[in-house]
Formats: sequence, structure tokens, C-alpha cells
Amino acid sequence: MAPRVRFAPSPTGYFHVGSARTSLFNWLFARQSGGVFILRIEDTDVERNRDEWREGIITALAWLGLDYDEGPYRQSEMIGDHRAAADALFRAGYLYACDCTREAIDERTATRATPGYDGYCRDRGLARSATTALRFRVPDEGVTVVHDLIRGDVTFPHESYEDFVVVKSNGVVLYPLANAVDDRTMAITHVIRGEDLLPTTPKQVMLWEALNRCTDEPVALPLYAHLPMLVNEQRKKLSKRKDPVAVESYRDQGYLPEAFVNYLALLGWSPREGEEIISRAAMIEQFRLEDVAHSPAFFDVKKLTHMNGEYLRRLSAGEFVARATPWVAPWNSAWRPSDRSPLWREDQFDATLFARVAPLVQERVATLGEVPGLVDFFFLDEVVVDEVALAGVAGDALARDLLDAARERLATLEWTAAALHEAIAALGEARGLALRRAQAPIRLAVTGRLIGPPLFESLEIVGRERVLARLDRIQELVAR
RNA sequence: GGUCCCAUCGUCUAGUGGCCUAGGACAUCACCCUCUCAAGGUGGAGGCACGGGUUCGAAUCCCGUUGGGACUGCCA
Repeated sequence: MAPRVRFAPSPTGYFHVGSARTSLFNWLFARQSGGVFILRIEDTDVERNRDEWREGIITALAWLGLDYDEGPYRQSEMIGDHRAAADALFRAGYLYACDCTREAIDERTATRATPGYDGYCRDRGLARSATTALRFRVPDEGVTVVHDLIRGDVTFPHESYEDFVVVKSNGVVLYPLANAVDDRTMAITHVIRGEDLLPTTPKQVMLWEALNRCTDEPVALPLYAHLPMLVNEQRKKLSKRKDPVAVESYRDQGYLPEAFVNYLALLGWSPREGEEIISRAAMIEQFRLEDVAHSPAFFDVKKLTHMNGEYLRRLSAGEFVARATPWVAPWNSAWRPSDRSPLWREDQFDATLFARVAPLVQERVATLGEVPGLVDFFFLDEVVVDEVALAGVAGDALARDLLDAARERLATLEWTAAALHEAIAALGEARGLALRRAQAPIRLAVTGRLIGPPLFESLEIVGRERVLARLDRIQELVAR
């Protein structure tokens, strides 16, 4: 039988990089084994779920290129199944009613060595009512063994589990049961998820086995694979509050989905061949659950960024222009990054001109979000001149003199990058300045900064008229 | 506190008893290239947590210690 796996996120916030990694590994496993990848959104916690978060999951998965064969299912649509399973379990005695409040439990267990529920209602034989929750009767003795494809067999003693709540007093069936029931109805064969769920797995195994004893058609347990956590610099599980984990924000910053996926794949897994930059096809071919690492991985944005730059540089010039469009000309794009409008207006932008300058910036950026900052002077009528650099030029007699000479020389020069290069070099030479020093004041005048794309090509593209105007303007600024 | 997981350069990892004077990538340093900044090239520094075993031989197997993490909700 073909493997069936599912990615089962709960829509309680922005799509998390950890979720992206989990879904990727599920997807890779499904694709490599000829299996089925299912998206099931676990939206039963009404308090914390929001529609926009649910949309976010679907959008993010699409962006990452992780297509699912079934779904998106919504767990809330399967509540009937959950209730039926709970009823069966209760009738068979695996579950019992409990009316203890958190406060009452805390009071009773305050002096005990082990925290958690004390089994107070275990044998009270309470009837179900609107104030009773249903708890699972965990065997006092014995162990439950979880067969994990990554870690091997993991044994949990029953005595370390309290009688956990399965159904809330308001009738809502909780995660351990709902999740297991859905996995049964969807015939899930492999559960691939984060290691943080490992300690709750025995609960699901116990429930699963109890369910099997309540039916004539038992369902085989799935195989488990618990992925190592993604951690921050403090080696703590990535936190939604403190760490930059929203996949959406990486998209906004201009990370390429293929680079992002490639980087994610390297967290806890590595290609058989040495090369880290690897195509999706090769990834699918080489991926093995058994090869997944056991220890937590730090999500290193620096390495991600480097890899993104590498992907950017491998793009054809035309493709680079197309990919950069949401950042430089959002009005020409169906999707646009939030909070990242360029400094220029639509009427100032020139697509043909951008296509000419794009190759100059392509190898200078690591994310697409950096592009506008490097090409602004091509589109702005007046550049913002860096104050510190301006003061440097103002205090340099040689530089001021060179600016004067350049203003005159460039007025009549043949307007090509090569001629500009030659002329400015000569201007510098006449004053004993190396080209690196001679080009600086001109670069400042035309681009507003001391760093940027190659100057002479830039001058050619900006055009004589605007270059001369900017040379005039910097002389005014310097004179002040 | 209890249960469980984990432990190779700063980081991500290769390594499954001899091929390891431990390989690669990011970061870092130096040099080269160079109109700035990048990119690129070359080179360097940097690691098997510790202690016991097993073995002719251990990063690799076993035990312990230490360290880190996860879970311990009428969240998922």
C-alpha cells in the first residue's frame, strides 16, 4: 500500500518556519515513496483559530511549492467522528467522567511529589453531564513503546502519565483523540512531525489501541518519525513571540521559495552527494526518513541568506527582472510584499531601464528586498546625498576641483561607459588621484552614496542630462 | 521534581570500528582580482563534552557523568 502522510497544522498564527520544515519533510517522503500527501487543518480550538491564519497556511504551502494530493480538510468537519469515538471509549470503560476543577486538583496535589491529576474520579462512577470532562484511564503499570523511524523504539512507563482529559466538559474532543481518530479515518501510515510531540505519542497509541478493541475492524498503528526541533541561538525551541519565524516575512524580504526550501531541507537532513545546493528532483530522489538527524538544528538566517544569493545569481537576467518586479514595480505585480513600497512613483519607474541595470545588481544582492535600495538613483528625480560622505568631499579640495572638471568634461564627452571610464580616470590622474579615489565624488553626486553598482555603466544609463544636473547640485551642496 | 530526547569546528552537517594527521557549507581572518560595494579565486584558524569499558584498533559499540532541550493544560 502506498504511504499516506499528512501535515496537520493548527491555524493559530503566522505560518512558522518549523511548520514549513515539517510539511517539507512530509512532502518529500510522500513524493519519494510514491505516497499521498494530505493537508489537514486542525482548527478545533475555536478560541485561538482565525480564518486568516488558515488562509496563510494554504498560501505559504503554495509559495513553497508543496502541493497536496488531498485536502485541505478541516478537523472541525470531523467532529462527529470524534464524538462517536469518545462515546465508544466511554461505553467500553476506557474513559471516565470527572468533575474536578483545576483548583481542586491543585489543592489536593499541592503537597505531592508528582504534579498532575491524582485519579480522584477514577472509581466514582460519575455520569456524563455538562460539567464533567472525560479522562482516559491510563494503566497503572506497564509501558508503551513508540516505534520511531528516526529514533528507534522509545519506551514510556505508564506511571509517568496521569489520567489525561480526552473530552472537555463542553463536549469538545481534545487533540490526542481527535488527531488519532482523523489519522485512522484517513488511513495515515506515517506520522511525521516535530519532536515536541514525542511525549504525547504514547497517549495517542493507547487511545488508538483502545479504539481498536472497540471495533471489529482494527486499524494498524502508523509508523512515527519525530523530527528534531528547530531552535534559536539560545538553543530553545523557536518561539512565535521572540524569534523571526513567519514564513510570510521571509517572502516579503525577498527570499526565493526554492532557496528557502533548499535551506530548510538541510536542517536535519543532508544530501547524499556533497553538494548542498540541490534541485527539488534530486531532493526527492535522495530523501530518506532514516537519514534524518537526531539533534536540534539552529535556524541560521545568515546561511539562508547566502544560499538565497546563490540562487539569485543563478537566475537568468530576464528571470531576475521578473522576480524582482514585486519590489521595484509592485503596481505591475499580482502579489506585492507588505510594507515595502519603493521610494519612487509608478510614473518615475522605467521597466526598460530597470532591465538594463538589473544585471549590475543581480550579483550584489542576497535578497530581492535589497534591490530597490541599490537602484533608487536611476528613478528618483533628486537623490538623497549621504551627509557624512558629503562632508568628506566638501573638505577635500582635490575632490571639489575634480567635480568642477568633471562637470565640464562630461558635458561634451561621448556618452558611453568606456569613454566615461577613460575620461574620469584621466581627470584623476591629472590630480594624482587613483581611479578609486577619483570616482568617489562623482559616485556620490550621482547616486548619493559611496557604494553601489559599477559607476560608469550607471552613468551611461542615467544619461548625460541627469548626471550633469546632479553634478550641478552637489556643487551647490558642497559650497554650503 | 518526573518522563523522554539529544551531544562532531561559533553554526548546519559528512562520518555507521581501520580509508580520519575528522571532510564540506555558512560565518570569520588573510591574500588575489577590482572604479566603490559585492561576487569570484586561493589559503588559514577552528571540532569528536568528560570518564570508564569492549576491541589488535573507537568520532563510530556499551556504561556512567556533565551539559542542553522537549513534555508534564478541560492548547496543539
